[in-house]
Amino acid sequence: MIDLKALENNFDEIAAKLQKKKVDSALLEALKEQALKLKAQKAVLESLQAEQNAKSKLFPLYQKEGKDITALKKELAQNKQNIAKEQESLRELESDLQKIALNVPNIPDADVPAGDEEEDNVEIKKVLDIPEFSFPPKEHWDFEALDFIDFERGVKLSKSRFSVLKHQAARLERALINYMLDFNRERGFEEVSVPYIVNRDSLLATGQLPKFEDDLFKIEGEELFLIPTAEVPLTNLYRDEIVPSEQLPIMMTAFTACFRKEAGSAGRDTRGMIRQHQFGKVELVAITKPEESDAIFDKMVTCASDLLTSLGLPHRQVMLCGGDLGFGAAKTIDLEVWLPGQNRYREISSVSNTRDFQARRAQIRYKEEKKNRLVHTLNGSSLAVGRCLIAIIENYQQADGSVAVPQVLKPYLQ
RNA sequence: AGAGAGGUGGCCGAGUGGUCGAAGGCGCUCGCCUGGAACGCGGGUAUAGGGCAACCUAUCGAGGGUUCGAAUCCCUUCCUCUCUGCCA
Repeated sequence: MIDLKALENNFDEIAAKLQKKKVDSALLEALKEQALKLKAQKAVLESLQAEQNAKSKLFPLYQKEGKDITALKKELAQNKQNIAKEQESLRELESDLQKIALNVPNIPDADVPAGDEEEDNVEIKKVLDIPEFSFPPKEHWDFEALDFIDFERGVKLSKSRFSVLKHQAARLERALINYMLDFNRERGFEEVSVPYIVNRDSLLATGQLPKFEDDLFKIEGEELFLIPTAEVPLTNLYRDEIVPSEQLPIMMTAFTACFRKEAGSAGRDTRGMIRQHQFGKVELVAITKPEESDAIFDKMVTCASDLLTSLGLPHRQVMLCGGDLGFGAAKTIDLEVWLPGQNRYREISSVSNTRDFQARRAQIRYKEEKKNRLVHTLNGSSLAVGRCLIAIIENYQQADGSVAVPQVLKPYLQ
């Protein structure tokens, strides 16, 4: 959630910044109006409550002195009705405000490039050269002889966009997960194992709800959802907590399966396992003091990029433009891995700084100078495991149709 | 899943309708004491919002209700513990 007090005080500045994310300033105007109305309404209610409280305290005194209390009682019964009425309108104002506020995206950083779509993203750097092949490289689904991926049976078990890994691919996936977790742990990210099912509050806190419920798998009959990313459980570990400042920064890594309905992606990447309803991902999450979140952000980007480099996978770093930025992100750098079969770079990791956007929703704070301040939260895929597997298959394919194994994974495949 | 017990401040724990935001203790912290420390003594020690401030409002798991007034009574719900059942 954006800071409503800041919106009140620096309206023009915030409205201008949110232009990058295509947020209508009329909506922001309405939000500000609503916030002011709410404040005024609160003042009205509170003075009535103050009166009620003060006069209620007279009863014991009256009774002690043997005074008549019927008139006072009547007056307060009346006042009570007024309070109920004002409370009702306050509640309405509050829920209206929430409805707007929870749907306003985070404010992009100053250095986020302007632009509406993917083409406007800015390449920061390329790492490793694109490999040359002496033969036309195949796409990852063209390795029938090796029987790596069974798309048909995945569909039989579940539905489209599900698949089954077999033989060396299944082992490679597990090797990758272990390798990634070890890699991250060596760089200071502590390994955590978290639930794959979370409640509404958790998804509200990280920003997937209320806006993106259509993208989530919901457990029927319960207010529970399958996680779309480990960012949700990891960040929510500290929801409604005041973290001792000496514990900061908290840096975590976890492997989880992720579940997404891909509601808006009909027809895209229907072939292969680029876009699945279920995929494995090793995630990085950091909780930091505001002043150190930029440094941690760089660290996370470097960690993910170095991981790809260590696997010998050519990739590039791309700074997302305002229009392509996610709902909760102030700034995002995507890592795109080279897929020879597709002859293009594809997203394999995404590192975001949400600043205090999630922290405000989640009420994650730390104590400084006796005051509680909101932390910054950051998240990033260490790597999407499925896409990484694809990248290895395509980049390490040999002329004879076999696939080599990256050197660093060999110890994990013994 | 069934039966019972319970959820109070950083922690322990008192409080069953009226100056209770909450006794007491522990912890922490400031001051005194000391060469320094322990002990001892005195003070402070939740969060959010509003107000220049005095101060006001809300919060005793959450939500609703009764009442002039609720931590205390009623309802709903979540969670924890114990026993029984089931289960990887």
